[in-house]
Amino acid sequence: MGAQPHLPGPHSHMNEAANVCEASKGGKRAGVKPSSSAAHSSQVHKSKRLKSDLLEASLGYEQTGPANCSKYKRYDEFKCWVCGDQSSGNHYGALTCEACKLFFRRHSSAIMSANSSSSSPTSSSSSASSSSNFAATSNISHCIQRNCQITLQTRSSCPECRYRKCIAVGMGLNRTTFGRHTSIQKSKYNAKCNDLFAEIMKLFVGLKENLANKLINLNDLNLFQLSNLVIPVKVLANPAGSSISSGHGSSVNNMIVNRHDLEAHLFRFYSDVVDLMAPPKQSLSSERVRKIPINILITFCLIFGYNLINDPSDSSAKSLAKSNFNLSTNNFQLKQILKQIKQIEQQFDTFAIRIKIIYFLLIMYTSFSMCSDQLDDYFLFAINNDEVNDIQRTFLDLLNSELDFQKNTVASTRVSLLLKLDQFI
Amino acid sequence: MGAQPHLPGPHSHMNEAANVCEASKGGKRAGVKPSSSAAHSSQVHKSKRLKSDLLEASLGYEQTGPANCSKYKRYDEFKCWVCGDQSSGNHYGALTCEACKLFFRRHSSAIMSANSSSSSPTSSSSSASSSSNFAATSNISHCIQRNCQITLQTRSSCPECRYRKCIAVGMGLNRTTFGRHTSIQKSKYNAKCNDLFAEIMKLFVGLKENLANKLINLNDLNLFQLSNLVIPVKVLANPAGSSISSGHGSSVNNMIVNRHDLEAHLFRFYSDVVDLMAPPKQSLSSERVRKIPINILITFCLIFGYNLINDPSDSSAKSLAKSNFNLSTNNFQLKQILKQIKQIEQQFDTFAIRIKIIYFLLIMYTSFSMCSDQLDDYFLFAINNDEVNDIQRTFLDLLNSELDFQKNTVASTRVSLLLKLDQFI
DNA sequence: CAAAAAGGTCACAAGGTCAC
DNA sequence: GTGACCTTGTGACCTTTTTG
Ligand SMILES: [Zn+2]
Ligand SMILES: [Zn+2]
Ligand SMILES: [Zn+2]
Ligand SMILES: [Zn+2]
Repeated sequence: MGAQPHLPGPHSHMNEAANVCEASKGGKRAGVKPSSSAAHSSQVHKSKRLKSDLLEASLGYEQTGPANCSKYKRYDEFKCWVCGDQSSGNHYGALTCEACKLFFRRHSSAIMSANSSSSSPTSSSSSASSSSNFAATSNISHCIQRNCQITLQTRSSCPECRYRKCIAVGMGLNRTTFGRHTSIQKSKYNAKCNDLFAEIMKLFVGLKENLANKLINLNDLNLFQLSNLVIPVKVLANPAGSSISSGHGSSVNNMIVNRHDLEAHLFRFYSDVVDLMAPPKQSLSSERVRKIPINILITFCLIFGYNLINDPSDSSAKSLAKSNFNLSTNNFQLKQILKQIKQIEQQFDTFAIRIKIIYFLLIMYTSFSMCSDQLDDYFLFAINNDEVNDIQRTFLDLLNSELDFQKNTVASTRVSLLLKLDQFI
Repeated sequence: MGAQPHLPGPHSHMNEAANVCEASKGGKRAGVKPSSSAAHSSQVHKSKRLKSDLLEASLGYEQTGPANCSKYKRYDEFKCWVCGDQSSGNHYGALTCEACKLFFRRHSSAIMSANSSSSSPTSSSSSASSSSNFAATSNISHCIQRNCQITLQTRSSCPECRYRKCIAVGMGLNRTTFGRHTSIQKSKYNAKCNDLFAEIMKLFVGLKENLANKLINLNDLNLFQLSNLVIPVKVLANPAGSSISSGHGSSVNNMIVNRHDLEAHLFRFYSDVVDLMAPPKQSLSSERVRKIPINILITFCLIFGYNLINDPSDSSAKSLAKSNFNLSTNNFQLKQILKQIKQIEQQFDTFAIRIKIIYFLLIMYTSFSMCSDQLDDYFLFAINNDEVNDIQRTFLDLLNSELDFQKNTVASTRVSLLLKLDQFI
């Protein structure tokens, strides 16, 4: 089964492996253009021209093809969202390699059978429980730090963290797809989008795991510190901290994070997004000040279920009480955001994390585009209700297209979502 | 960021939801494209680009109206009767998507070849047998619960139930049609369907009013007549007539109707439906005998809450005791039907009459498609439990889509239902 | 011819296998 | 338990046939 005997003629069975590999590769350089236009011109005919054209085009620049282009590592530009290896396609709702595909199937079915046998009615949402009791239901050793980096080399060392990452990137046994892709999925430049998206995903997953070490216990706060809790206590009109955790399900819990810690952990991602979104001329001077606009922080906490506290030990005058960030006027917006988040979590199971990220990006981007001239302002944006409506309409479009994705076999929505992100580049 | 300015126009800016539709079929019909291509020439700028693009995209999606996503998903308002996807036309006698079309062809031919090889002379009609021994003749794993819901997501998970649903909606390799449709029929499609439905509604309403004059009081029956009560007395295992009215709420009351009267009132509607459903060649010779198959009558009485009594004055030998209609073997089916009726009345309030009509039509249709060669038989069909399950599953799908209809604005379900009727014209 | 459906093709993923 | 490779079902798109 020699992989590279590139004679134009006898390619009866090799064509799938070969041309998928270089089709995705060919998009980078300009060599793909004449072939496609030629195919278009000759499209008027109805004989077998198309097939031969495709073969010719694929063979035209194949010879530079890397030797690692195996039949099962087709998408050399698409990395596995779990381990970063070359992915072999869309498996269970995520671009993964063959190894992670099989890993997820094995352990998902093992967990499902274990859950069904010990059918405890107290189990909460399926994904969360399956993710949480992974070590309990399977016979894998329990991970202690629970935030192992999953790479190509380390993916076999901690199955629990690997499985949790599979869940985090949205894999699910019911998210299977079948059959050939639609033509948009083959468009070459969604590869870049996938990379971008995977990058953002990685940032967020790591961010959330890192933040877990910095959480503050609610009971450790004194009254003065409680008065500095920014969200969601005041927004939700829960003056006492006792009933915070009962507020909004999994979204709003009593994970309290110091503002300084949050800024430190979020800043890398923040500056990356700013670099993506803002024009280079007004790009954030990254090293000047490691501060993040307060409304960005608030939005982040709202979306991802943290409670933000202004660091009491911070002696700077940046206390929220003295700031010009008017919480009351933004109350409506924040409530709207919370409403959207609830809707997300009802409709999407493990996929909610991705939606949240997209939502957050949308809000960030909109804030930048709204007030791009005030980029240096510490309080970045104060959008009005019309603009909130714009965000929500956009976001609802995204929701609908995600629903379409969930019920369709094709990953078209992901492509469109990523295309949407790709505009910022 | 320069990914967009590709010269082959149509890909440039409609990269969100809209291009899911047109990117695949860029060259199909050039009529709708110019508007979009003209719009995004100024799109190179970056400020506010996201917002305007999103708005454009969302608006442009509606303005093209029924411009469909793909050439092969033409009928966006017509769903696949099997899986609910967008259908691509009439395939093998049912509106199906491309996937279900091919699925049915593959498995039908596989089953037929398997049947021909093991030519068992006991096989009755082709469709019924192929439905029953699907798992036996093909190498697909046998389904255990045999009533899987076939949706877009689940259609690939249980081939057996999918195939049985294909049979249930009336698909058949011998039901092929060719050639273009007449423009008159195409233009009048929806109108005719709506008219047809309204006509059926009128028929049913008048029927119920007319029957009210012919009702027999339960107390007026003597013991011999009571023994001729067909349903639901025997079915519900209520040997005495005293507790009939307490049976099933409003559905089963003590409205007792003579069989002759029921036939007289129902025959007009019955022959209309038969003319719709049966091919014209074997259409019922309407004037020969004004009789309706007993199981059709029973089903009608079950659904609409009548008690059927064989006319004691009728001296013909059509007594149920002498007939070959085995009530005990049909007991399960009738109970199932009653269960469905209860469910209908719980879920739908004033809407129940429409649902009941649809259900009745479905059962009638299924009976005809199952045993079309026995159309002249007085006892039309004797469906087995599998086929009852098929009917119920189909009906549950219809219920769900009716729920969608109730909360959505589009009349998609009505259209698809009426298309189902319209295909027999 | 155009339109519509039947039939064909082959990319794609799910699941299995078998060395390790 | 892991993962490279394979088999098989599936489906988007394409081609051919049939009919108005
Ligand atoms: Zn991987
Ligand atoms: Zn770990
Ligand atoms: Zn279908
Ligand atoms: Zn099944």
